[in-house]
Amino acid sequence: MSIRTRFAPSPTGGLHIGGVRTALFSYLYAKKHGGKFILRIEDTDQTRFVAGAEDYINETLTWCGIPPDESPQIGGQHAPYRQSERKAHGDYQKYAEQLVAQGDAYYAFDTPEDLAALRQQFEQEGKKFQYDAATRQLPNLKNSLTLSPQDVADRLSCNEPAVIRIKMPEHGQLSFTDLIRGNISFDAHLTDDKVLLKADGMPTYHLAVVVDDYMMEITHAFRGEEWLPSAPVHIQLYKCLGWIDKMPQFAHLPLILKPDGKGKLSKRDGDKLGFPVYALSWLNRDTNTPTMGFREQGFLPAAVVNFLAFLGWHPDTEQEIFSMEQLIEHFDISRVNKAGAKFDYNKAKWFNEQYLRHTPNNDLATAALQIAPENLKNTSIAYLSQVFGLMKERLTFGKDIWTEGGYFFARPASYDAKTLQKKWKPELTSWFVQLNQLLLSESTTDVATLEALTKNVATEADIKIGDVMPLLRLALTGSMAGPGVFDMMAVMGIDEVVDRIGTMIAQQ
RNA sequence: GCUCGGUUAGGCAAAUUGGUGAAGCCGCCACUCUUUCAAGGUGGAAACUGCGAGUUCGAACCUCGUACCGAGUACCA
Repeated sequence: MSIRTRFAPSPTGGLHIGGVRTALFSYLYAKKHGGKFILRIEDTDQTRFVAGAEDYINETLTWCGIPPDESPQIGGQHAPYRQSERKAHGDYQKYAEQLVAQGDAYYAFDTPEDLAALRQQFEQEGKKFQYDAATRQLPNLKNSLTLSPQDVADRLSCNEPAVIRIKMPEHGQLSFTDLIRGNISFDAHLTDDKVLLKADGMPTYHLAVVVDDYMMEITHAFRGEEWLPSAPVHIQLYKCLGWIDKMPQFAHLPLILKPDGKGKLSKRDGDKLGFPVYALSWLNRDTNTPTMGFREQGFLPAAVVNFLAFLGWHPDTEQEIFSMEQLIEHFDISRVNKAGAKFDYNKAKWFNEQYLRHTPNNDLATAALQIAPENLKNTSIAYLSQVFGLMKERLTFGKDIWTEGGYFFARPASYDAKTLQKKWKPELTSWFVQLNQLLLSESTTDVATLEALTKNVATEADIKIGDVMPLLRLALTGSMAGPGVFDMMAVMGIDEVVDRIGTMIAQQ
């Protein structure tokens, strides 16, 4: 049987990095085994639906380089790929009613208000209300177990709002083998009678995943650890529907934790601590608040993927840098960790630095030019590429070129006072003038030649090169940081260099 | 509260079925390269494997207990 995995996000807003990691692992597993990776949109909650979120999800997958083989856009043999569309086909309704007919589920007419009141009442008595085997027969609950058949029929025929709840077994265990955690079992009567079909006719996640995974012939289901507690509901569903043989193998992925390790990483943590949590930036139209994404922060997609792959997974070698092809080759679900992984933004940046250094200068230049400051939009690709050649080893993000390498695009506004005070002597003025003349007459951009030439002038004037190099650097950049002086001279060009030197000595 | 999951240095984590001084990477410190800053190279500090028992010739790996952290406990996913 061929492997089929799926990523099934809800179109409710920006895509959390944890979701992307789930998608990545699903993709890697499918590709490693020559299978298919499917995108399914779980849009069953109409109250949380957000326009544009589905496009955003597609854009995210594309950017990350984990394209689905089947999706709402691409289509496939197992359409529809949106749950709202399958709902329109009546599939969920059909199976939910089948379960009621079999006695594995029942109608419940309790309104959300009824239940809220009941919960409050229980709470006052120091107890916790749960709709389950122990409570579903309570006389104050209105469901097809407590009401007479006639009453139920009447209520249904006048379209009284009703949900369908699963009837969890009163005895026994529900267990399964998780690909990552091994055997896990639950006391069936302890989990509640989850709603399967909502009053609006939409399925809840529980019914929808089971029906969809079955109909789409999903063989392996990867999801976050937060789903573990509801696994018994799904197992029970597979059993009652007679699909237990087709139940996918589950792998509950470890959570991605806040940097302090207390709790799931949330968008708010990113806002607070200053790092992205979404893959791509997202604009919340209701509140008009934008949230920064990894892409906009300047991350290379390959770096994000590599970083994510290591959040919870580790190869059996010491290799850290993996291309997508290598990840597919080496990924092994049995090597996924059980414990939650704390989000380490420093490590994310380190990955980006590694990838940045291996990206061709020309590509970096092209990308950087698109986000160039207004006054530098006309910078030539050729020049920018050369600048990257000197600068990329000291940058974290490509966009930093405009700030970190600012002196390549504008003359220094000031000179580091400390160095100036220590190194500048009035009698050096004539030496610099002489250097400038020589540079102009030679007009070379060969690094070795520039170096030899400069050192010669110094030797002839009986000046130690170390006394004059810092000043030369200052003239070019204004500060004591940056690439090699002669490398910079070569890139900036003789005329520019001579001008900068002239400007500096004129000010002393 | 209840159910389920987790617990190896500051972070990520390795140690295939119990067997050498508990890998490696990020971060940190130092040295080295360099006329600068990074990068690179070298070295270092840092874990009595949550804690306590037990089984064993031998346990990070097995058993029991205990502590702590997390997730879930919705007509949300």
